[in-house]
Amino acid sequence: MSETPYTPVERQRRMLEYINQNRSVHLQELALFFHISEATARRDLDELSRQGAIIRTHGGAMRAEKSTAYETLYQERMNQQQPEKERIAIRAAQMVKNGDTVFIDAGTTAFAIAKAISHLERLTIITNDLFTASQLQLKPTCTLMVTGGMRRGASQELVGAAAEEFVGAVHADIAFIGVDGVDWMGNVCIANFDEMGIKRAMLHSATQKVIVADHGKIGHAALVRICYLKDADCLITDDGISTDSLRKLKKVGNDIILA
Amino acid sequence: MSETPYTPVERQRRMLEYINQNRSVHLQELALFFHISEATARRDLDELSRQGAIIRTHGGAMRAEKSTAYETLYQERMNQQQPEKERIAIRAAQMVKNGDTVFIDAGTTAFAIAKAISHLERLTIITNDLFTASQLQLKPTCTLMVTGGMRRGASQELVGAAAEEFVGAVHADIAFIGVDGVDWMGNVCIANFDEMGIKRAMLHSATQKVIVADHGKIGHAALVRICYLKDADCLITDDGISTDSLRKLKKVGNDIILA
DNA sequence: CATGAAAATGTAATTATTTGCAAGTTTGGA
DNA sequence: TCCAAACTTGCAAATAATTACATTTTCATG
Repeated sequence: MSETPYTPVERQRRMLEYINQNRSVHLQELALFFHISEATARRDLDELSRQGAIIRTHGGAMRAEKSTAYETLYQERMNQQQPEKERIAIRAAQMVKNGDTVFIDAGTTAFAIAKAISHLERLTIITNDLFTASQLQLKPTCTLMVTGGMRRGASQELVGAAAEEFVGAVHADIAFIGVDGVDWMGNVCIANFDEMGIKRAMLHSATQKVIVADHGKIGHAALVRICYLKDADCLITDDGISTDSLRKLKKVGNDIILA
Repeated sequence: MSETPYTPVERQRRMLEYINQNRSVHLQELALFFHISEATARRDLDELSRQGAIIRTHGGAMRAEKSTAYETLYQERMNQQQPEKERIAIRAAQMVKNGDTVFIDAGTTAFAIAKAISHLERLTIITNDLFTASQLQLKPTCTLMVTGGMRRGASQELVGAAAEEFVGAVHADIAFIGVDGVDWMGNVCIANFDEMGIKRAMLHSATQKVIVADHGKIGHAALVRICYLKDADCLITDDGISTDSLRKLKKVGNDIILA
């Protein structure tokens, strides 16, 4: 065949479109369509399923079920405004496996991550975000815990001593912390003093510490430093960042991941 | 046949659509339509029936009546019994004054009370209800605290040791506790075991203990007793209750208020 | 430009699931 | 009450998934 072979990721992307257009697919149908072996088709479907993009069935796969109307609205709005957040979330979700305990902090990026891991089994998700706490749909084998604390103004996040104490009393495999700025000195900053304690507490009580920030946040300091970039295991941002910026970040941080 | 056979899951989905379009189906009809044996058709119907999507009959299946099957949404439930709940809430709100600390437990009645006191100043409201926590609008001088804890299934309420510990660590001037039943022996009951701890903790940590229940709940016991009516300072119900019932309640309780 | 490590792919053996068939049993209407 | 149709159960064949492993491709680096 003289057809241009796709890269695995590109092929999976097209596969997802194919599945979303039709309602479901057969494994053989995919193998034939993309000129790959059934083994590879299975691996692709498994990967898409792991990302929660489709639902794997015996003999093929089906389109993923749509979320509730409210959630879809929220998510569409988020996608329109910040498509890179979605990419960051999908990349972040790949770091979580079945059975993990996960800290999800407050904010839209954090909710996107929570959505992206919601297809996993036996998760324990701990959040201080009331929107995530009330809207997230999880598998029956999962547990969702809320930190408690004081609602900050009219926002949807919980802060204060009670929240910090809760987080200090538990331990998570991984923490995802959204921030407002990461400067070239490696200062990881947020714009609000109230949130400092809870974010620090989550970082402290997690084995793996992950900072998430879209490229617009890179290179700017903000009001409060919650940690140094070296203190976190990795930073996930999007590929809107320049090569130069990336080089500078690598000097002050550990693993820098572009989604 | 050159037709591509469906995957089992996809076939079941189409089968469900087929059954929903027609009112009912015969087994042979399905076997013929989907080119499968009657044994497989039976297995598919059994699976759909197990999911509650259809109702199995001798020789086939029929559409499921999904009126009661689906869980009613929070907002929809909010509208049920609205007038009574509204009156109870307004009466309950009269017991709260500026600067009070108030326990609001989970449920629609409790949310109605929260709304009814939201015009007051310098309140501290403590709730284990995620809907109240995220939706309630308060004056800037007020504080809203969330207990934290585990989200019970897909409900909007927090339960468990963490929630109870939080409540045990603070003290409120008044607690409003919604219940599922108050019988003639003075047993104040709820229908769910999980909520027992948090409701008891709120009662324990409050100076004034108020039980709220619309007249439909009066005279019935439920699964768990959280306290005796004598333990509470007052019970607020609506005037749908009979004179006889009121007399019986007064024997086993303290102040009985009709809203 | 060579080269070695990591990733991707295909193949084959093994295991698990699905399917159809046929035995005996139950059901529901005449 | 009787009997044909529908159901249940056990089982073997067909189909798909999983696992292990060999081969190829990709890509950063000396």
